[in-house]
This record gives sequence, C-alpha cells and structure tokens, in this order.
Amino acid sequence: MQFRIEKKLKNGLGRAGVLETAHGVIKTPAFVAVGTKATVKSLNPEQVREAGVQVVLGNTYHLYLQPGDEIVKKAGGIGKFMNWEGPTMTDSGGFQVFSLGAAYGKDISKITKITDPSFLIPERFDDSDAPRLAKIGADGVSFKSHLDGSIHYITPEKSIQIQHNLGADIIFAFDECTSPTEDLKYQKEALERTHRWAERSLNEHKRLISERQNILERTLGRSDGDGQRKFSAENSRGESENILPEAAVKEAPLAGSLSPLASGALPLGPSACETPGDRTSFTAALFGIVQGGREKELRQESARVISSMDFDGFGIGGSFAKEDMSSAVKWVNEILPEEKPRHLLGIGEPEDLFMGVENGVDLFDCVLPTRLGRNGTLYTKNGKIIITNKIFREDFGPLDEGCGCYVCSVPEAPRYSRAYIAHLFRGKEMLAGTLASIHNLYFITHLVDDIRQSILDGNFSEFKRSFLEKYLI
RNA sequence: GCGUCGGUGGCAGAGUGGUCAAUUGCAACUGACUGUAAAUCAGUCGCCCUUCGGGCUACGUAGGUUCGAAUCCUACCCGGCGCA
Repeated sequence: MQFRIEKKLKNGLGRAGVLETAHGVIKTPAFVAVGTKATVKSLNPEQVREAGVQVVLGNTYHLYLQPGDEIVKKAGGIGKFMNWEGPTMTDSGGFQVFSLGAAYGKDISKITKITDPSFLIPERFDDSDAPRLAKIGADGVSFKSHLDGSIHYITPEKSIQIQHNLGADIIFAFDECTSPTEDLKYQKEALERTHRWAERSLNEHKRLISERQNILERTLGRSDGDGQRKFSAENSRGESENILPEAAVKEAPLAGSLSPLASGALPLGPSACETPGDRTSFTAALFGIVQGGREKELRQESARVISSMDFDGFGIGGSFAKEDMSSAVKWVNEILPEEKPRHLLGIGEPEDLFMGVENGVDLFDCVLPTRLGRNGTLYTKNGKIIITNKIFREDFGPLDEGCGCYVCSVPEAPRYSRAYIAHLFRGKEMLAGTLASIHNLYFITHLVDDIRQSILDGNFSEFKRSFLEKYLI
C-alpha cells in the first residue's frame, strides 16, 4: 500500500490524495461502503461499483462466525469470495466490543446527541441488569455469538489472524470502542488496553508476514523472478494447506510497500484479481486505531502512542457526542504523521464528512447510506426524506432532482419515482431496499468525490457552504 | 318461512355484567438509525379540553333488566349455514 498527497487545504488539515493497494487505487478522501458480512446489503458488486464505491469494508467478528475465516481464505480472500474486484478492508471486531458490550440492549450508539439526558452519566455496568454479548477479559474479549450463543474469545492476535485469512488490503488493529457514558477512570484503562492491543496486533501482523516470507524463501531456495514463476506454475491451489497462495509467489511485496500489481492498474480492472489465491496478507496494510473518548489529553496521548508504532495508517475510533466529534478528530490529526492515511471509523452523515475532511481525514465508512436506505430514509440535496411519508404517495419526481444515480436518472424520462419507491416500501418489496441503497450510496460517495474535487480546485469552503446551506435546511 | 350461528374501532379478530375507549395483528400516520445484534426499532392511532388528568360519544338498531351492560333480556334490521 502506498499513499501520496496530491493537494492540501490552505486552511485546515484537509488533503486530497491517492492510496494505492494491490487491488486498485483509492482516490481520497473516499467513502468506504460497509459490507459487514462480505456483502453490501441488498446490492450486488456491480451495483456497488456503479454507485461509485471504491472500497468495501468487511467485518472480522461477523465473518469469523459466519462462514468462518478459513472458508473465506479458501475462497481466495474476501474480495474474491464476494466477487468484489476492488480494494477491500476489514474491521477488527473492536466495534463489536462496544456494540455487543456496553451498548448492548441500550439506547447508546456510535453518535449520541448531547441533549440526551442519559449521556455523560457514568453507568455502573453490573451484568445483571443488562446482559452483554461481549465481555472484556484479561487479554482479549469474550464474545457470546449473537447467532447461536456460542462463546468465542478474541484476542488482538486472533483478530489479526482472522483478518489475514480474510485477506483484505487494509486491516485494523483490535481495539476497544468505548462508550461515551464511561467515566474518565474507565476511559483511561480502556485506552491503555487499546494501546497494548495495538502493539500486540502489530506484532502479530509482522509475525505472520515474516512467517510467510520464511516459507516463501525456503520454498524458493532464495531465488527470485524465474523461480517464482516456476513455482507458481507447478502448484495449483488447494493441493496443500502449506502451499503459498499464488500471488504471494508472484509478487511477495512487503506490508506497506507498493505492489507492482497496483501501479497503473485500474481500480476495478479485470486484471486486478487474476486467481483465487492472489489475495494474501503480504499486501495487507495494518492501521492502528486511536481512541480516547472525548478527553483532549487522552485523544492526544492516544494519537502519540499509536503514531509511534509502525502502522501503515490510522483509524480514529470511538463513540462520540456529535458536538465533540470535530474537536476530537482535529486533536488527533494534528498529531498523526501527515504522510500516512487516516480513516474516521463509522462516520458518514454529510455534515460529518465535510468536518472530517476539513480536519484531515482521508477515509470514511458508515452503514448509514445502506441502513437508512433499507429503512426508507433517502438523501437529497435538500436534506433527508422519509419516502413513506404521505406527501410522496403521488410524487412522480425523482428521489433527488438532478441526481445521476441509476435510480434517479436512467437515461431519459424513465426512472424510478418517489411514488414508486414509496409503493415498494409499503409493499415490503425487496427492490425497495436495493434502489434506496443504490441512491444513498451514490449520494454519499459522490459527495465525498465532490469534496475531493473541491480541494483540488481550491474551492472547498465555497462548496461546503453551498452544499450545507441547502442540505441542512 | 322455520331453525341455527353471528353482527366489536379502516380491516381481521379478542373480550362475554364492573378493573373497557375496549387485548392482539394488519393497515394508517410520525419519528429514529453514524467501524450493521438492524429489509430494523419506537411512538401515535374515537372526539374534545392544556400534559397529569378530565369530559363526551361508542361494540348492528330500538327498548329493557341492573347501582353498573360490548357483555343479560325483548323486538327489529343485516349476514352465514341448514331445512323447506
């Protein structure tokens, strides 16, 4: 993986750049579509690509439980498995420590409005009143499967091992996404834990890479080029568990280095993924995750500690109060090394995207476009609409006037109207969620693309103002 | 015509003397959703008053019994089924 910055904002930390992976180029800032279980819900990869998505993010916890990371590995990695030819990422399962732990069964989410009375009241978590599916143990987290109740202990090492099996281009360190309702003492403990886990994640990542390199070198007798080709030709996949995946043999780039495959390759070109085995951990980049809640000192400390480690990039995690988000991101990005990419985890409302970019974020992922879509809320340039509202029953206009997505603008007149989409939702038709997700994904990915372009064109501020003044009615 | 069963809020369908403006589901209306436990969840859903709460009108229609009726009785109207 290689990252280079093309242009920076004059005021602020924002930048436009290019991130090259073994499976294609990501123009940043970029919006990453969430495909937790190796599928962007309700969409096939062609629809995802057509919506403008450059990267898809899967989830370690979910794929480990189902179908199992070994199966994904056998399939040739998450991209091959799900038929997504572009770059992929996997989250470490750190978010599930929160969503299935402190937040389980409660009205706490990734973003809390500070007006919420329960916010900032430190809760005592006795497990009797709210059973958790995730409990933090001595050196990892015990998960009780939400699928069948089975117990699984995930350590940082385990998370990295799973992620290597899943074979994404960018993977994340195992962290603890803390609840904003935890008190300062807990936040400190959790942060130290996340830092220890970061180091262990990194060590395991390096260990796995060198282990495979050793196997490679032994197998090849330290030869290069030619020998590799021979080896590659002589072995077909699946013969032995110890055999190296083919692309590893072909390329064998080190983590953090640029694969020759990537240079000049189109993001989704047919050559991006030639064989089932060509997706390996050799090309994986590991991102460390900064936590620290809403405390400036903790955020800054975390940024310093995590950036002192040899990560390829960084994630910014945590459950925020909406009001705290921009300052937290800024504190962190002022410290993180400029030359490495930063991913703001789980963030994705339009106003948040502007905020993130302005404060130096290169990558975003968020479930909102697809989840809101499936639940009947659609993005428009004039704000979100709930398509099942009465007023849209006979509205035969497009979801969003002027939108270029498949749903809104099939060549000329024919396209799906608000009335039709509303009808699909009322009828509980599957197509409703699909069309709504296509539209929302297109809206968000293109918004981020437009933000990127505005940086390149030097008119970010104007674009931000003109967009938000319409959007935030 | 006789017999029989039944008529409950937009629909389906509970309730069968007081705790019933009436369980529940659907529909309808509104809202929520930020590294997906989510094609999910929540609220409203007879009318009026300002929330607590109070008032009014309601369980086919009209009477009646009772302190009190959606619930019991009588007549009528309507529907299903059976027999003529």
